[in-house]
Amino acid sequence: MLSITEENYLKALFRLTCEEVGKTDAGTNEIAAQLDVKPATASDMLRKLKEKKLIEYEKYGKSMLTRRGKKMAMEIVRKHRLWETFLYEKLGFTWDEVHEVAEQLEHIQSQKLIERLNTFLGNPKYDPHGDLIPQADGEFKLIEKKTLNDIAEGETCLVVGVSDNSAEFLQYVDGLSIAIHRPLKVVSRKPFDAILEIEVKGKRSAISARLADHIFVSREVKKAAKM
Amino acid sequence: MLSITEENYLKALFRLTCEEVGKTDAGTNEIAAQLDVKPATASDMLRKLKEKKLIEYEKYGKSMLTRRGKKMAMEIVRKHRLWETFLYEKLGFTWDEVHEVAEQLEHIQSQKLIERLNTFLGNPKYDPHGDLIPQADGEFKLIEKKTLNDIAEGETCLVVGVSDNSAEFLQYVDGLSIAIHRPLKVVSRKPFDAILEIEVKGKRSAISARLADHIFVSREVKKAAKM
DNA sequence: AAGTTTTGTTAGATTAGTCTAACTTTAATA
DNA sequence: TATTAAAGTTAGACTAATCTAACAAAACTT
Ligand SMILES: [Mn+2]
Ligand SMILES: [Mn+2]
Ligand SMILES: [Mn+2]
Ligand SMILES: [Mn+2]
Repeated sequence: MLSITEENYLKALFRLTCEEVGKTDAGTNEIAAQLDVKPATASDMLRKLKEKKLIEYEKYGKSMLTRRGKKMAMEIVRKHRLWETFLYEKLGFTWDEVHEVAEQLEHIQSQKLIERLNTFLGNPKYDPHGDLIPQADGEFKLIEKKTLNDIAEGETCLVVGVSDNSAEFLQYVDGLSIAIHRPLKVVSRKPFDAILEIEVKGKRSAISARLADHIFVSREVKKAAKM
Repeated sequence: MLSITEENYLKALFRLTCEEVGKTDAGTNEIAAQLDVKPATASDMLRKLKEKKLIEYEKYGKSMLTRRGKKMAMEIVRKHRLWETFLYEKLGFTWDEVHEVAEQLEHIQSQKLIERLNTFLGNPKYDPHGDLIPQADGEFKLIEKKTLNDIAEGETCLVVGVSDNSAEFLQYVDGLSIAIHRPLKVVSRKPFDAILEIEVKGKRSAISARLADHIFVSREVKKAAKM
């Protein structure tokens, strides 16, 4: 069984490669930064994970997950996102509060627990941030997401996620009434100033193009769900 | 903040003293046995916990929790038992399955999580083994429990707990239809052979006095709960 | 191509938690 | 009381995970 630390390295590598479009491997410094450790520390661990055949890695080279490593990484991400969903749906945590606690819960070892939790939550497809939850069979397809900057003036789209999960960011967009699965209209654009005027739940706000780039949307507005 | 290991030492000491009638302190070997480590290891940690003012301890002496140590130990026990209740009530785990997973979950650090979980479970008083759940304010009174051996022939009592939480024991008593909050009748006793004949849910079985000693009961059968 | 910057590794030290083996103190017993 | 047994501690070693400092390789830049 893997240590919590080893699990965190696999997860970091998963996020840096499998969840990043057009990226198949990651460098040592990058991995170290993701985990908030020094490159020397990561270098050591990468050698160890290669021994365990969880990653492919050669001295001075880039790292990538093996099939086995990817499977294990995905299980951790699955647990993380199922717990986030639990905290949000069942315990009334807010968008920005779930991640920190899920970082701990994702390391609980019990196959049965995670299967039961999944059933209890009704086999959810997405977590509260709109991120896809990997399925038990290892099914996981990365959807390339459009950002708010891809939406034309006057169009209405649906918020499906964000690329910044910091509490500050989440609280800020919350203040603009932006939330997952909520329609959002791009009222106007000021290209010269790189500012968008948006409308959510009848409330108008101005946001920068930089911020808009962190908001993932789908073009079609979903029909209202049946009762 | 305490490490998981430190938390486990506090919990072990709590179980050996505060939850054991007529016992106010515990020896180093005893504590080591409870945690499945060598006495040398425990000895080291006890010195460390004394430094942190979590226990009272002098070289070659017995250990006991300080007020602060007891408060922290109780919080861990509270978390353990709330998680056991969650697994049992919400995820359909069986009596004997909950403990192992709760040993992990009890170390998750989040005040908010445990408060919300408590509310979600309806502020339960007892865990699935019939053990009292310490309350958030530190309220916890040890109830001296009667065992099945205290019940006279022909009397019916209510099962309220067990003193052996091993999976083997729990599965065995499960097979006799014995469960928490279920009425149990002592049909007859064979004092010479130290065997009791009991009846639960219309099913008769014979059990040894040794086993009966591990089954806690209350004398009065509770009235059927209202719908 | 040479020099410089960035990236990555190695060596050596540190901390927490564990062990074994040897030793010391306290308790029990003859 | 003297001896033995049980309980507890100390010393020294080990592992995992981290760091800093020094070094090496690879990648840019001029
Ligand atoms: Mn998260
Ligand atoms: Mn998420
Ligand atoms: Mn338990
Ligand atoms: Mn219990």
